[in-house]
Amino acid sequence: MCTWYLQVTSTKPGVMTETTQLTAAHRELIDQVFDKWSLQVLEALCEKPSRFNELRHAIPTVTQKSLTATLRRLERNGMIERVIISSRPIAVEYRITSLGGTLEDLIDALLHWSTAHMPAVQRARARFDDETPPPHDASS
Amino acid sequence: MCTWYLQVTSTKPGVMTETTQLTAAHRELIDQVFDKWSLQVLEALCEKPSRFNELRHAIPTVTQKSLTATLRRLERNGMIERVIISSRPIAVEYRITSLGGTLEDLIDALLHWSTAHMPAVQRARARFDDETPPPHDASS
DNA sequence: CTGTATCCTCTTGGATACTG
DNA sequence: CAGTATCCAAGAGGATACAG
Repeated sequence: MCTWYLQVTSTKPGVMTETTQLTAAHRELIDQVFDKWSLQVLEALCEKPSRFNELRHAIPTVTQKSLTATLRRLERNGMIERVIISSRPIAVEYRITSLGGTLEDLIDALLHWSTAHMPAVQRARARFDDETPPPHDASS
Repeated sequence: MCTWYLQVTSTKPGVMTETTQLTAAHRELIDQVFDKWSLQVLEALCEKPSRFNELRHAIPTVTQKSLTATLRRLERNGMIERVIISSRPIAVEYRITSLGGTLEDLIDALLHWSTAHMPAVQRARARFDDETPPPHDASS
C-alpha cells in the first residue's frame, strides 16, 4: 500500500525532520499547477519558450483572459518566467524555470498514463452508462 | 526536452501503432481523475476501502453533494467500485479497482513533488508578491 | 446510512472593448 | 503585441430538506 504521509529528510536535522502530512497548501499547489490550462501551458513551454500569441495558437481553446491568469499563476509559483524581449512593439517570452523543469517527468507520466489506460476507461464508461441509464423518460 | 506526442506500442502492429497525440478526451480524463476531490478520495481508498461516511470524515471539507458526484465520476471512469454490503440499514463500501490502482505511483509522485518543492514555491511566491504589490490603495 | 432533490450563492470563464 | 477592464452567462458547489 501507499503511505500518504511523506517523510521530508532535511540536511539539517531537527529543522524539518518530522513526517509532514499533506496540508491544504500542498493541495492548493497541486491544483494550481496541474489544472486544465496550466498543464497545457507547461507542455508547450517544456517544448520551447514561447510568446503570448504563440501560446494562444498552441492552445486554441484558451481565451486571452484565462491564458493571462494561468501564466500569472504559474509565474507566481515559480514554474515559469516572463522575459521582456524588445520594446518596439513590446515582445514577451515565457520560459520554464528550473523549478518548473522538475515537473517534466511528472507531466510526462501523467500523459502516458492517460494514453495507456484510455481504452480501459472507455470500456468502463460504456458499461457504467449502460447499467445506469439517464433518469429521465417516463414513457418506457 | 520532452516529447508530448506519445507513442502507443501495441502488441498487434497495425492496429494502434501510429503516434497518438493527446486529444481533448485525454485532458478530460486527467481533469476528472486528478481534480481536487478525486485526488483525496483516491488517496483514502488507496489506503483502505471505505464507506461513504468514512470518506466524509476523512475529507472534512467535502460536502455530501460533492463527494457523491466525485464518487460517481470515479466509478464511471472505472477507478473505484461501489460494493453494497448489507441491506439493513444499507451499507456501501468503495474500493479502488485494478485500473484505479495504476494511479497509485502517479499520485504518490505528485504528492512527493509538492512536498519536495513547497519551500521553493513559497520563496517564489514571496518574491512575486513583493515585486507585484496589489493594485488597490490610492492613499500611499 | 446513503444517498437524491432543490434552492441559491459565488466563482469561473467567455465575449467584447480598450490601452501602452 | 500583450495585455487590462468590464460585463455577463453558465456551472460548480454549499446548505437544507427529504427518501429508500
